[in-house]
Amino acid sequence: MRREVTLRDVAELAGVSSRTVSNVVNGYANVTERTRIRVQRAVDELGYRPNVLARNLAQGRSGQIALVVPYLDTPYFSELLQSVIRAARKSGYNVLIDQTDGDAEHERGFIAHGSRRLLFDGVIFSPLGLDQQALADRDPALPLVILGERTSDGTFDHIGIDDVAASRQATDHLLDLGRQRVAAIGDQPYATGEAAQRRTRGFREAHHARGLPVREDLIISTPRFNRPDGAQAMAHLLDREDPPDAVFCYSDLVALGAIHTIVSRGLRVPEDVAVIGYDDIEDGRFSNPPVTTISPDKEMIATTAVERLLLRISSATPPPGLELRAPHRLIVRESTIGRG
Amino acid sequence: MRREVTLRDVAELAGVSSRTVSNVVNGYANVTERTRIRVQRAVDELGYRPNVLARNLAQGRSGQIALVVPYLDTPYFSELLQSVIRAARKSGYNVLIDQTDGDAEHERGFIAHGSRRLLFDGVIFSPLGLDQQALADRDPALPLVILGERTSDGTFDHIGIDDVAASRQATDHLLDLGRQRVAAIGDQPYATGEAAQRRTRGFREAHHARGLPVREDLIISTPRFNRPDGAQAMAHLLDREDPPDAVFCYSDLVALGAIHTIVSRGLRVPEDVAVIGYDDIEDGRFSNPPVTTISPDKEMIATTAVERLLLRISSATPPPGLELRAPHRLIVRESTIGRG
DNA sequence: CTACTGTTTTGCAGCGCTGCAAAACACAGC
DNA sequence: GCTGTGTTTTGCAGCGCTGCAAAACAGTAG
Repeated sequence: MRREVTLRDVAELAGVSSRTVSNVVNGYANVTERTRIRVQRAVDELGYRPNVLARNLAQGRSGQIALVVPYLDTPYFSELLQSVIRAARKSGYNVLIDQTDGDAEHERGFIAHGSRRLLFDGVIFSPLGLDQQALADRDPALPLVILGERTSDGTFDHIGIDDVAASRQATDHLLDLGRQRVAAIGDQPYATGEAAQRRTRGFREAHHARGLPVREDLIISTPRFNRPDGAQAMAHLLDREDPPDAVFCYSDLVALGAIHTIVSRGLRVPEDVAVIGYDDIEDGRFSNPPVTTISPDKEMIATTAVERLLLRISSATPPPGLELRAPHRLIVRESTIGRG
Repeated sequence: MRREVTLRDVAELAGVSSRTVSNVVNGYANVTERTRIRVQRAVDELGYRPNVLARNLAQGRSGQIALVVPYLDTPYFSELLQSVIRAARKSGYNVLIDQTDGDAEHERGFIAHGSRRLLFDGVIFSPLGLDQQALADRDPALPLVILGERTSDGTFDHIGIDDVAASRQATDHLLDLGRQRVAAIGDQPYATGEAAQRRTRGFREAHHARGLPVREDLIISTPRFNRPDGAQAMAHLLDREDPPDAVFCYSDLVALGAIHTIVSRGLRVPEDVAVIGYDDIEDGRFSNPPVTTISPDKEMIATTAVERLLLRISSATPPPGLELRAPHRLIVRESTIGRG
């Protein structure tokens, strides 16, 4: 295996110091056109490509950011991942992926042990089982941006949509259609379920605003936001004497699972039960019927997250932790209004 | 920002040389129990964690492998990604993701410019637009494992299921059900469509084996294997005077798109048109109706790919390029046989 | 006590790059 | 020609680790 071309090799060929080659390669100012050209020619001739590792070691940074998500096969996260990678690449950063499987211990270790010594310069984190305590215990030197769940305590940035408002809007949509018994699937009434609880709050507010009672027995909690959980919860609801005629699902996957159950019992969506989801994943656009949903601006969430993280990384004194709101909108499809 | 603890700090505290600390940390042989314990204590006390970057620079490797896929939001790839990450982590490797968007130029650059100088030690590649030429032009020093599309020329490993056999099996299933006019969606009759063409071959073989004519006009090609393409192709087919009563789709996404179209025209699956997919993604299990599919053993594909790649990386002389077959099976669901 | 063998520990160079500060150069003004 | 100012180039140390080979040590045999 032949040795790779180094800065020094180029320097020798161009007849300058290796430091000058470095200056040219990195586009630093104060290099005369003449030397620049000479060096460039040498670079091209030898096919020099900088050794990223050495550069990073010398600079004390890794040029990589980590994206930590609970599940990669969840469309919402893979769509987000895609945008994060693009945004990071634009700034010359690579993205390392870590999947936690929602394991709280794993999540904790990740932010506590910090940057694993230069494997990454910062983390974009979408936690699931992380409580406030774990966040407080974290490595304070690690630049951190959090998506979704927890709100910022001022030492990191948090980006998400306004869950309460969005959920209220979703519920309003169902009530506007004249539905009488609106259920909710996805509540998580425990410490790590902040985001879910915000959705439940929106669900309640929508009822209160029109003076309607909230049927507490129609609020079903689920451990995860996936299809099987949605399917099971829906089965539960349909077994009631007085089954719902509409469901607000806390994710599109839950909605797809719910629809699966409804249809397999010979009922119709939306005639018998109207279904609304959350996340606007591609699956929901092509399912049968297509799913009405709350669509968060994922592209904006991703780019903002990367932007804030890079800012954090490059700042000498950490900037204040911001609480950022990404826009969302209601997308109405057949699962609530039928064949238009 | 305070300096991180280094090997030397530990060495000083333990009263040994830094090299000895390195030996302990890396579990090298020939360290007496006494020193091992002493060093370990110092490591724990200072909370030392090795600097991965420095280690890699010294060792001339990066400890990272790259996974290059066309699209990350395609469930098949995100499910695969998940398994690859797990397998790599088990061996202490990190995974860098790259999404090519199926852009041939991007794909070419990736394997031609090689390891981008130590950013990664090897690549698991699922190409889309890569022709044999590009493969030949690649950096020969870069350990490479290819998934799916192209067959091995002996300089890299290739892993995939037996597409011809699987496709034949899928088509057989439709014919066994007594379907008369079986269509195929997903052919790609051009240089970069090897995998698609193998599926078409299986489709043909199934017909030939029973002496049935292949209706060439029912073989529709699509640029991608996604929902929109499937939906559009199906619309095309249904516009025929003599529409098909069964479709073999070259991916589950295509199948889901096709079902979407069929249903939105008021037809029923499988009564009017039976649909079979390929890949066995989760969406297909919960769709309405659930999709019959060819299920490749993804876990095995991922672990084998990682295993072979790491072997390649650690070998002084490159091992011969293997052509590996992962098992697959037909999973029958409602989209072909209806409600049991 | 010396020589020899095998084990454990050490010292140093170097991976390829950049930060820093000094050196060299260029040019203007006196 | 000399001084001063600003620009361009250089040299060296060092990022934190490991490879290598030598040094120190231990144990055994003669």
